Amino acid sequence: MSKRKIERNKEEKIKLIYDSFFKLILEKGFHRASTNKIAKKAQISVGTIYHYFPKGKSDILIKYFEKSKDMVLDIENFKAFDLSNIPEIFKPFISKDIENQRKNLGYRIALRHSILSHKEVRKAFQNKVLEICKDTSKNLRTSTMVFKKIPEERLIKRFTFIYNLIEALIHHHIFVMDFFDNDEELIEYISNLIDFTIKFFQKSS
Amino acid sequence: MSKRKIERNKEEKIKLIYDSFFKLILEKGFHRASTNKIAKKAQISVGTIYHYFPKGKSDILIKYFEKSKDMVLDIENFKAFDLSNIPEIFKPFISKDIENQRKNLGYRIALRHSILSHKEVRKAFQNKVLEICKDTSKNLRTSTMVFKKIPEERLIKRFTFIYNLIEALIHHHIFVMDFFDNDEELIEYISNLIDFTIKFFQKSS
Amino acid sequence: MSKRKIERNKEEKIKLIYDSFFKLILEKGFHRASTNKIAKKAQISVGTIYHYFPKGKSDILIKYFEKSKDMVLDIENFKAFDLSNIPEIFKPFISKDIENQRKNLGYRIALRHSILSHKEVRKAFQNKVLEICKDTSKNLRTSTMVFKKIPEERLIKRFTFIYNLIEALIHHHIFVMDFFDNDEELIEYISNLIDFTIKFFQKSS
Amino acid sequence: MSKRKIERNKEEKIKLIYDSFFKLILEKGFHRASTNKIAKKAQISVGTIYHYFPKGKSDILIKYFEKSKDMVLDIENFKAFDLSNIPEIFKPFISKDIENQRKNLGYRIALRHSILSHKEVRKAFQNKVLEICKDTSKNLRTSTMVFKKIPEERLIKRFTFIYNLIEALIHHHIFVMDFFDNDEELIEYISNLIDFTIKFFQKSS
DNA sequence: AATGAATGAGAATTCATTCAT
DNA sequence: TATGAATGAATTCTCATTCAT
Repeated sequence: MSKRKIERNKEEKIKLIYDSFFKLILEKGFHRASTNKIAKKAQISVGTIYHYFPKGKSDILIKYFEKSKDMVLDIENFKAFDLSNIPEIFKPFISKDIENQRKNLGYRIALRHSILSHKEVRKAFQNKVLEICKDTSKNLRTSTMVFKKIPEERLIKRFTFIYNLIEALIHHHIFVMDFFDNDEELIEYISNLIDFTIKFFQKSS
Repeated sequence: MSKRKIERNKEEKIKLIYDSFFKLILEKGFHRASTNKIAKKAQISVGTIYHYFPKGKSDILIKYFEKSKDMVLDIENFKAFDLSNIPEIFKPFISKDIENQRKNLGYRIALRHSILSHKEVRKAFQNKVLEICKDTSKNLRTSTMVFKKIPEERLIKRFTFIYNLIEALIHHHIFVMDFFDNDEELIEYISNLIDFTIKFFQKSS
Repeated sequence: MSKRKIERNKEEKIKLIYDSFFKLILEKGFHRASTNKIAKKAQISVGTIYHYFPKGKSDILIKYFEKSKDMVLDIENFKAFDLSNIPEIFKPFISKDIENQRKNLGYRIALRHSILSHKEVRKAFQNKVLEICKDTSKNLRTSTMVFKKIPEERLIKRFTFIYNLIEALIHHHIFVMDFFDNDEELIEYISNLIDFTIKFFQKSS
Repeated sequence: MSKRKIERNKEEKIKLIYDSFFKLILEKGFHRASTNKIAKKAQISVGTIYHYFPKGKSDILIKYFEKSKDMVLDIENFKAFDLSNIPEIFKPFISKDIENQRKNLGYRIALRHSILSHKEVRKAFQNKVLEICKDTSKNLRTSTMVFKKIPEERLIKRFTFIYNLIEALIHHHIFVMDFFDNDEELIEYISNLIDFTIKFFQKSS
């Protein structure tokens, strides 16, 4: 087999493991998704799982989490940011987050479980959010006037808060509450909530 | 066979089981809190746990959850409700919820885990919130003019949304985010968020 | 309470225990009929079961077995015995045994289980059958000419064999095979089988 | 963690599990043969048992039962079948069944227990007997004139009955009754019983 | 006589993980 | 790389039995 073929095979197997794990969680619940069952579902051997993920289950989640692009912000959207158009600016991001959370529900459940159980995962999650918000903030401060005026530290902190807010609300809405009749209303509400939040901080600082 | 000492105090034992379970979760994490460990920690036999909670761990959680008064709303606070004083009206409730979530962190972690894992717990949680909000709504509609004007159905639904919102935000803040420097600021933010939310609904309906 | 009332109460409780035990076996299988479940089903306490049956489950079976009149032979039927009317003579007994085995299926299952598991029960069963056949044989030898001619030992042994044969075949037919379309055919077959058996022994001795 | 030695020999291990299970039953009785004890006796880990028999004890029995050749009929014996030689024709089969039941007593006890406890095992037993009798009947109807004349349905049904009869009588005799002084007499009796039975059916149809 | 809380050994089962092939 | 047999600690749960009230 050529190197490239092996490489592709490897990627396929890893994807298979991810998919089987998250499907299993949706089907039987997190606590019943064992490495053995993942292997069975993926039609590979347990050995293979441990080959790619030496620490087992937690490794699967953490590696998926690390490579996941689910949560990345698209900077372009924010370049036109202005105190008057906050809801409109945030809508694309909210909309994408809803879509992602729905599509990857198994993964999200696993992530929440691990955040509750493992300090390291909780820290990793917090760091990733911080990282994303830092990058975005720095980037925006070089490209966009409005952001340049805000001290970097503060910008990052607030971005982080808003980011967490969106994540938490969407998760709770999708998984627990189901209040709004359709996604448009949910998006409308959250985007306005962010508008409110930013202005609330504006005032209080 | 070894001698057995039998002590009898139903209520105490049940409390002991609750406490040991939730302490164990705080100490070692949810997934390491097994029935055997609970028994050991509580210095009782496993049999006793299954005597009171035939379905094991999930039963402990569900029974605690059902009898818990943690989440009840104090109606008196809301009697002076008025569109101009929303933040002030909600502050005592928010404050108490923060306190409760902190005090019973082990239980809250168990609850969140179970909501993620077991459909029935999720449903039970949704129903309890609904129940509380129904009671409060009905009660307020008999005692307070402002609420009488709002159709019952709508009042309940919005109360439920706000209730969920508060719960989810406080949990996420305490457990994951830790953004505000002190509880006062958190209370200030959430109470204003509710003000915003109520007015947002006002407009959109 | 008067002594008689207590006595009656006692009998009622014991009957309740028997019934619950055998019902439980039919409903959930022998291995799932525990003393705790019997108590629950009978709506009495485990303590009460151990009060009347100090050795627990096995005691229940053995005491029921000992007092049971299920298996007794009605001597009157056999007084007209004659080599020419064997099938007719045995039919009432076969018929009654079928009825009994059907009615007390839970008990019969328990009995078979214990015969397979416990040497003592097996011996007790063998002894009971022997006892019954001894009594009947002796009795018949005093009252009926045909039997007087057969040496006592031999009569007992053959009676025992026939008795076992009937028991085993009826049990197997009811519980495992279900070959004949109705009880009449089954009775016809077994009664002729006995006729054959007796004559087979006649020849070979 | 302790060192682990891994030995690989699938078939041997499976045989080891069968043997240990059935030996344990003979030694301590069916109800005391637990999966843990089987593992200990077989000097393997419990995990291995569940690796090969995911449903535990009942799986061991059922899988052994399904692959067992204990009960198969040797067709050759029956080709010379004729109403005048029935006892002689059946003797080899009866003799072999006695031998098998004695040799595999532990397994037979387990089988009887399971027939009493689990509807599925009872059904599986009935089906296996039916299967064997079907095969034999069909086969004999192509090769032997006498059988060709009997309608297939009826032949199968009667074969099944006789098969069950032999099984039940031998089991009861070996395990409960012990009437005949030696196997020859038992074989003599049963073979004549079959002769009687076949002729009984002949008449009644 | 009756209760039922309490026991703890032990049964069934699962799971993460290892390692020879 | 990949397999899957093998492990055994750990977990869940059951059961017969005791005993203070």
